[in-house]
Amino acid sequence: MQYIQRDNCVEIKNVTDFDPVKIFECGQCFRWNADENGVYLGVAMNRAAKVWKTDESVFISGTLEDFENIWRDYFDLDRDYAALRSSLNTDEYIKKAAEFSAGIRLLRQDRWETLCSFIISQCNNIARIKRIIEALCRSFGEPIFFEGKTLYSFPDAERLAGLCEKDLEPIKSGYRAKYIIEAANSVASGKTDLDILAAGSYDEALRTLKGLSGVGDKVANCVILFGLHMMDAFPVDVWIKRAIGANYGKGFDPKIFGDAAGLAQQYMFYYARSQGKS
DNA sequence: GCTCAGGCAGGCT
DNA sequence: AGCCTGCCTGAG
Repeated sequence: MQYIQRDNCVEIKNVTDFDPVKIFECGQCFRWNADENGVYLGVAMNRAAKVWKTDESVFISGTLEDFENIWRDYFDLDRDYAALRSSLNTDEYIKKAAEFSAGIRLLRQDRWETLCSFIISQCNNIARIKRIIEALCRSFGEPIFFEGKTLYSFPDAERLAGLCEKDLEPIKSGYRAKYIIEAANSVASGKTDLDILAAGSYDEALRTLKGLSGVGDKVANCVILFGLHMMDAFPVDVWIKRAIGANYGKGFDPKIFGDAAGLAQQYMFYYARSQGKS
């Protein structure tokens, strides 16, 4: 990978496995949206940015400093996804899913944002998940002025701690409101320390996260994979359940995918959903 | 009206 | 362990 400063953006050359559409639409994040030209605008890590791709390069708006301090890590640019992808060749289905989904990377997202977002995701469709999260940010986040628009950061746990369910009524998160507040209280007080969990073991993280109400196996594994960035987490939702049923059967164990199990899950999810939606 | 959408908790067997 | 039901809200 090489990168150079351009006008108001950084150009990344020679980057493999970076497809903005797949990265942002594979279900791991909720705050990036494409305009009519396929340019993605999003807010992450308290910053707004645009991301787009040409045949040659990937472009990320902003300064070289932001690229090196924020986006390089956020987009996990120092990991060789092409190598991981080609290691997923143990059966025909995962080979096909990996090939179809080439270009996905697992974002290194803010831990609290990931926990809160996936609590909201439960039993909800993606459009509504996004709507609720935007309303949450608009109501409680900090404004970010970007190219004439006002965007909002994701509110930190301290900001939401101490709220009551009524305070969250405007965002229409329904019965999830009490889960959001409980999680915010737990994180803000330090009772749940996501940084410590990230440095510890998968089992410890799973046990601790599931101790929060509104966090079960699926949400906890999403947080571990997308927020704590442990690649062996393997969230099982309805799509993955269907894919497993159709291709592996009852004794399925994600360990067959080795260290790249979490990436395999994203490939399967993206592939299964693209088949199912059409 | 009805069912379903990227689950979870609580209560049951 | 596994099965059931209710849960906020909105789209089809």
